[in-house]
Parts: sequence; structure tokens; C-alpha cells
Amino acid sequence: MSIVALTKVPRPSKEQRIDTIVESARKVFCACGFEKGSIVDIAADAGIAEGTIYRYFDGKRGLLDEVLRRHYAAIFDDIQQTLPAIEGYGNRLRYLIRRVLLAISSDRGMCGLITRDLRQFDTTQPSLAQSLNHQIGILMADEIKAGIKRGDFRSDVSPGIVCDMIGGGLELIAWSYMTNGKAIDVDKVTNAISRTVLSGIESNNATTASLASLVTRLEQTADRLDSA
Amino acid sequence: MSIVALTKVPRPSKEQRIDTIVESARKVFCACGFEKGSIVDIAADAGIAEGTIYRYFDGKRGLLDEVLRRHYAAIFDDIQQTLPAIEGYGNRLRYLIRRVLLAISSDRGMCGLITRDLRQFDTTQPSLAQSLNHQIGILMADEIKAGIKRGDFRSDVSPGIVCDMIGGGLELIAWSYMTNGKAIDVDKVTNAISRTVLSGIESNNATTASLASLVTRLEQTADRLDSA
DNA sequence: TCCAGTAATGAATAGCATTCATTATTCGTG
DNA sequence: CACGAATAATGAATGCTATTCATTACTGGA
Repeated sequence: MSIVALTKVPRPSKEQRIDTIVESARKVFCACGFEKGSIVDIAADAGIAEGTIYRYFDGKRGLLDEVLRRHYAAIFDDIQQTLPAIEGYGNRLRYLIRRVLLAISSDRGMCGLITRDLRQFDTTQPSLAQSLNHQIGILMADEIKAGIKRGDFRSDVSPGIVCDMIGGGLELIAWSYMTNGKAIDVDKVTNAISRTVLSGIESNNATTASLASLVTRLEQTADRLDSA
Repeated sequence: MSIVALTKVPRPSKEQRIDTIVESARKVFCACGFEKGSIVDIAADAGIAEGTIYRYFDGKRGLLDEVLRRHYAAIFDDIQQTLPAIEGYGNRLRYLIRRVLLAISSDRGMCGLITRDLRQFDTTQPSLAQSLNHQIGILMADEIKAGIKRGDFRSDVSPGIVCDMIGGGLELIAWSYMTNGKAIDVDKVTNAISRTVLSGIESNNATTASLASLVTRLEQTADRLDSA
């Protein structure tokens, strides 16, 4: 009896308990993935019984959702603080691409977890990672639409398709990072994607400039013919 | 006894049995996905016991592999027959994009199965869908590399990144097709992707060069008139 | 007709998420 | 301080998987 009394520890607050569970879940899911990461492992890591998890979370999926929610919250905070300070549609697009690449390369475990989760659709509602990733896609599309309206980008561009190409490309890069393990050169990849996309959708100034110089030469020739 | 003798049916050949199992697996996996599609369901559909499947296939994963192998074989046959007949790097790239979109839109069940499978990486070796999709990516990269070498495409383009963007974009389109169910307008999407990519990587040197030669001819004509 | 050899079976096993009756702890009130 | 309802935690039990393997059924040649 006295031993029990001596070793007895006051129960943590509801908030603390949730934090502990989510942190253990993050560790286990990042290490083993969602399917292979078991509730038993998470409970063991958190030092509690499996049943306790179900008091606080609506099953395994709900637990994953909370892990993802917390991960994305930091990224969105960052974006919300940085994006308005950047000038130019192309530059903001470039920042968004870079920010995602940074998130991918800075947390390999989370990258793997999200990369796998993005392709689930058995559940009735879409996975949180999907809708949160989609949010970022919307931010990109907004820049492209605004850029089209102001004439910075070609008007025959389809913002949705371009966003799919950027988002899909980033996903494939994340996936290949997970499988081959080679570190991502964030700046190099940001440049490669931005260059490809922008040269594709930006009204092409280089071409226009060289055409303009040709027109000048034509005009000068015409002048010579006139004066002759 | 006589009843048994009357209803007795000769055992199908090894090949027939394999075909039956693979076809049942395709049906069940396409309908329920790989995780949810159970061996019991497949065995029931094929009219055999679960254990029999393990005589012919190395577990559930091996069964999926055979389903995918058969699906991709038709696509690769088609590509091998068509690609060499197309003129121009841009046009061949465009064909490959279109062929993938066709595969996606023409078999929704298989599209869902593949889309989900592309993001697995728990297994020691990559999934078959991954390596087969990668094959198509290599075909695209080959066209881009050859186009760069011949000067059709800009030399500062990264073929790998561009392929990731095309492949990733196609994947996202497949994914959104699975979730929203709206039919894909193959030609419209092919155009949107091709336009975005090609305007981005095609060099405008050809157009500029032909204009420049025209101007030069005009200038020479003016010279002749001058000296006359 | 018989008998290796081959094929098919489905009960048994092990691993998983989830549930819930039971046990432990907390905290407001007398 | 003591009590006892309310709240929290437990872990064995449930039901669902894929996979295995001892047992049973079939086949084709001698």
C-alpha cells in the first residue's frame, strides 16, 4: 500500500496528456508510417494503455489528423507572415515553391508520412494532408490568376493545370527524396521549377526585346528606302 | 457418390487458374483498393479457397504486381508502336502526355488502384506501378534531352525537374479525377500541359532567326537600291 | 486398378484497431 | 478530514486481416 502511495504520480492535465499522445504518435507515425505504426507502439511510447488514446481521439485516423494539423499550422503561420511582404506575383509564387521544398527537406519523417497519406481516399472525407496541401495550391493559383489579370502572365494559361504541375512536381521530388535519401538542394530545385514555370507563363520579355530590335532595323531600312 | 461424380469438373490448367485469379484480383482491387480488397473476397470471386492463391502467388502484394504488370503491358505495347512514327521532340512529348491521360480516363478503377499504390514505400523494393510509371518518365526525359541537344529546347532546362512536373501534374489530375469523379477532357488537358511545358522549354530562336534572316534580306535589297 | 505426385482446402495462427466492463483517481462537499 | 459521485485509465476480449500448413482430393502414367 505504502509503495503504491509513494510511486503514485498525479495525473497530467487533459492538455498535457493530449500533447504526450500526439508527440508519441508523431514519432511512431514518422518512423513507421501510418499503416505500420500501431496504437500499441504509440501507447507504449506515451506510457499509457491503448484504451486511453480512444478517450481523447476518434481512432487512429483522428490521431494522425491532429499530428498533421500541428505540423501544417507552423507552415501556414510562416506563409501568412512572409507572403504579403513580397513584391510581384512571380516572386510570391517562387517563395511558395521554396517554402514547400523547405518543409519537405527539413523533416524527412513527416515528409514520408504526408507523401504516403496524400494518396488515400478510402475514407469518406479527404485526408487532412490533402486539404491542407490543397490550401497551398490555392495560394499559388491566386498569384497566377492575379498575374494573368494584371498582364504579367499570358492570358491563355490554365492556373489549375499549372498548379497541378507545380504541386505534382513537388510531390514527386518529395517522393524521390524519401526513396533515394539524397538531400534536396532547395535553392537549385526552386530555381529549376520557377524558371520552367515562369518562362512558360510569363509574357516573354526576351523574345519581345529581340523582336523589337528587329523591328527597329526594319524601320531604319524603310527610312533609307524612303529617303532614296 | 454419384452426385460427386456428376458435378465433378476437371481442374483448369495452371495458366487458366492464374488468369482467373488475376482477373478476380483486378476486379476486387479496383473496386475496393489494395488494402481493403481482401484475399477472402478474391478467392470467393474466383471460386477457390484462399490457400490456393498462395500456391500461385507470393502473397497479396505479388498478386497486385501481376495485375499491374498486365495493365501496363498494353500501354507499353501501344507506346512502342506509336512513338517512333511521330516527328519532332515536342510532338512525341505531347503524345506521351496524351497517352497517360487516356490510360487514366479510360479505366477509373485501375486509375484509383495505381494512384494509391504510387505512394507506398514500406516494402523493400519499389512498387511495380512506381517503376513502370518511372519508365514512362524516362521516355519523356529522353525526348527532352534529345530536344535540348538538337537545340529545339532551351539548354538551361532541367529534364528531370520538367519530367517531375509533367508526371506529378498527371498524377494530381488522376487523383482529382478519382475524388471528384468528373470526366477528364483528354484533349483539353493535353493541350494545357503541352502548352505550358513547351512554351517554357521550347527555344524561340527558330522564330527569331527566321525573322532576322528576313530583315537581312530586306537590308541587302535596300543596299542594292542604294548603290543603283 | 492402383499409386506417386501434384493441387486444393480451410482450420489454425498471429497481428491489428477498437470496445467496454472493471478498476483507479480526483475533487467538491459535509 | 472523509466520503462518494464523477471522471480517467486499464487491458482483456472482439472481430477483422493475411498467411501457413497438415489434411484431403485429384490426376495421369504404369
